[in-house]
Amino acid sequence: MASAGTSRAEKTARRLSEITDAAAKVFARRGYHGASTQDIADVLGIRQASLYYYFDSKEDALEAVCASGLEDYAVRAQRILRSDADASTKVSQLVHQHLAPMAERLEYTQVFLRERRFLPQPARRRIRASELRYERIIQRVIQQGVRSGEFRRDLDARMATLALLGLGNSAALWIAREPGATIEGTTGAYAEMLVRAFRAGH
Amino acid sequence: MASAGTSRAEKTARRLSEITDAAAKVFARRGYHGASTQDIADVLGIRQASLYYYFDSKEDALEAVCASGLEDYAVRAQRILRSDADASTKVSQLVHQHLAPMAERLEYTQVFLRERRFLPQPARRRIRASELRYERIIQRVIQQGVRSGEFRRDLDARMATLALLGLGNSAALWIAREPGATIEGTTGAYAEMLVRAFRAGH
DNA sequence: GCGGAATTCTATTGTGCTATAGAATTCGGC
DNA sequence: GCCGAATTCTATAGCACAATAGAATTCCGC
Repeated sequence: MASAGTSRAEKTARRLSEITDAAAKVFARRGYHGASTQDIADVLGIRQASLYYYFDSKEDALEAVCASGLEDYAVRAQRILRSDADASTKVSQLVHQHLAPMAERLEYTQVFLRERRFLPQPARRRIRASELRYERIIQRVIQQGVRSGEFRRDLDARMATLALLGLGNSAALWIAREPGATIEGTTGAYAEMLVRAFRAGH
Repeated sequence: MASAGTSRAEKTARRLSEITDAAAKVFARRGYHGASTQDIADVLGIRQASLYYYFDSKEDALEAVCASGLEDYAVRAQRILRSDADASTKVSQLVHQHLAPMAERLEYTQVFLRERRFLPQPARRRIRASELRYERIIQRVIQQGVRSGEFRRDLDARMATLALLGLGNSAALWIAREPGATIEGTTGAYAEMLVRAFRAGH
């Protein structure tokens, strides 16, 4: 049984992520302001005050969820940007890696999308900075495609970036209630649409 | 000065819409649960309790804002569906009429998109029904395009509908903070992208 | 300019929420 | 099996909020 470690530090980290999971779940369902710290405690089966051992405030918990929701997006996008695939492939990969986390971590994505605006200014700036890094990488992929002639010359890169993100993010908001939909199906359909939308007409 | 009427009923109606405007503004900025009835009263310069002359509850005010935010979408979409333009033109028109209200009534749209889920069940069902009517009309426009051969045969109409709505709605969430963007520019760019995404390759 | 309806006000009730303080308990590492 | 750190607990302070009751005021229509 040489599974996950059980050292002091590891156990602590694992417990912290359980707490954060619970916060994500509750914030996703009821919204940040609609959720009480009591609700989070109920999910965990502990007392409300015990949460304050992990977070200094409810706002801190929200930042943890939002930051975790954004984790790795920029890094993985960077890897795609640097690869030598053509622009259409890169766009498909971007869509894929954008939607993939929604399978297991949908609540984090939803909280990030809907509740980040309630963060206090400093936290909001931190999150926004990380978000912008991600957006700029996507934009550069699209600019590559335009410059290489693979995408339409009149394609506005900023607009295309917002379209890719807007489309991808919209999936997080309906995928749970759309009966037949799967992540893979949606990824394929959206990637196809975006590539056709961007590609030079012919 | 034969402008707007000043009859009793008209004045009452106008005041009610001022109250609703204030609620929309406050709900949009702070979120439904983050907004207090005091905040709404402050915008209007009246006392918090006075709001209850117009609404029985805070939830009632939210329903009024959401319902108003949805107003006319289905009717105008129906008009486009019934027209004899080709499918691409209809899609452009749908995008146009979807984004146009965001110029003057952005807060209503934002509240509808973000806060409708906090409505109590009966109100939520009413709003959702109206929403579904709109979605089905869009879907029928796309199906027309597929059947006529103007759109790709393998285009999933439901997916395309969700893409159009998701893309259109996403604009409501960034347009206020995107410096150079205009409604017209966004409408044009998004309509172009969607038509290219839907149209049969050639 | 009077009557009555429409509108706003004052005052208050009860509830729920975040956060703090400090005590009690659990548990891993030696 | 003991020590100390990690974790959870009890108890409570203090504030903000939605909503109600009923009085006071404003204002349209005649």
